[in-house]
Amino acid sequence: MPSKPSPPITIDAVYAAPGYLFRRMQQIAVSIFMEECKAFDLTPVQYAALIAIHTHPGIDATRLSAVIAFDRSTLGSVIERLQAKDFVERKPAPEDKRIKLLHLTKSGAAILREIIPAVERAQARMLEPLKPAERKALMGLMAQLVDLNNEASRVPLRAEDALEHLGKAG
Amino acid sequence: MPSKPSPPITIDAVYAAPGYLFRRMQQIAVSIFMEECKAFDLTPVQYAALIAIHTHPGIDATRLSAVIAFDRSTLGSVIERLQAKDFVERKPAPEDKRIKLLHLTKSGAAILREIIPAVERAQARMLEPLKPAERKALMGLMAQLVDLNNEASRVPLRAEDALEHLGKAG
DNA sequence: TGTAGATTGACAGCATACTGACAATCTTTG
DNA sequence: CAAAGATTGTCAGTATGCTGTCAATCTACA
Repeated sequence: MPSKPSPPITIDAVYAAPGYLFRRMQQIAVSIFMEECKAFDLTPVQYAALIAIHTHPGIDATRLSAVIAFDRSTLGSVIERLQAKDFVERKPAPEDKRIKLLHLTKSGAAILREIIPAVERAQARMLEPLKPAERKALMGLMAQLVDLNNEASRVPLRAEDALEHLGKAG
Repeated sequence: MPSKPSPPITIDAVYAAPGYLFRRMQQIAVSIFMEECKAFDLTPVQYAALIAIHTHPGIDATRLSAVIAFDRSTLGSVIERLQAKDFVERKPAPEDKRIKLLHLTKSGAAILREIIPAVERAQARMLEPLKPAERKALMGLMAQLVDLNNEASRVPLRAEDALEHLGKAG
């Protein structure tokens, strides 16, 4: 019996592949974000870091990397840049000399409040070409897929587990 | 009448946002690709470039950047690395001294044939957590969204337009 | 208690991604 | 034909994103 035919080696196969569509959409999403938020000079990652620090004041860098699913190595330089802009401050933890605790500065909290509407606009624009029902369906499937694939990429801790030490409500 | 309530400033809002889900899924997709293809030492972008050059032999760098939706500036170094591995060669175009034409070497064509099964496995793994009908729905929505958002990110030419000068069948 | 192992932040090194600029070259137009 | 404008590849600069390593420090166990 004949073996399964091997797929053709053409760029068209790439265009329909999940990996290509995810890369392209990420590219588009960043582009839209930067456009809507250009007045604030904040990247998507810097924004995520600010939000996470706002939600969990006094978090350390390792836990922050888990919370926003961001590489621990790169996070150092991200925090450095946020520190240089005076949006974040790093204080050594008294009970553990290795750890540096992260807090928003007044400026950091302020810019966060100001940028939110622009971010909302950006998020809406990404899905705008779809019909409302399709947006809902896509977001549902993406949330499901990301959750079920969570182990696939190197994130040391799940967000919830990372926060067990912080006495937080909700 | 009351104004629309402003959204809460918490990290949970980020987790449900399109931008976060796209970034996270891209992260996961690259991770799966690298895992399945680690024997070949090729990145997703390098793979896309090889496929595109295979489909369009003699393409130049600017058109290649349009075909794989990849930044023109970065593409130079990508090609350099492919050249260093002896997968691609660059020849000056006789009728236009600015242009360098791209071709696969024998090694390049060979590794492309060999890596295809691994790439297929990677692509399948990305969607594996979903049910078949859900995979189809997600890919349909993603293809639609990427297509309709195509103008949103800086890709100088649409792929089809970029290829008008190449006498190609199909 | 003392030491093996784990954790933390920092760093080196590589590979995307993007903006903006530039000289060399080609094309268009007066 | 000459000048204006467009195109091409390249570079500098910034910001992710990843692997791997390291010293300082903390924890757990013998």
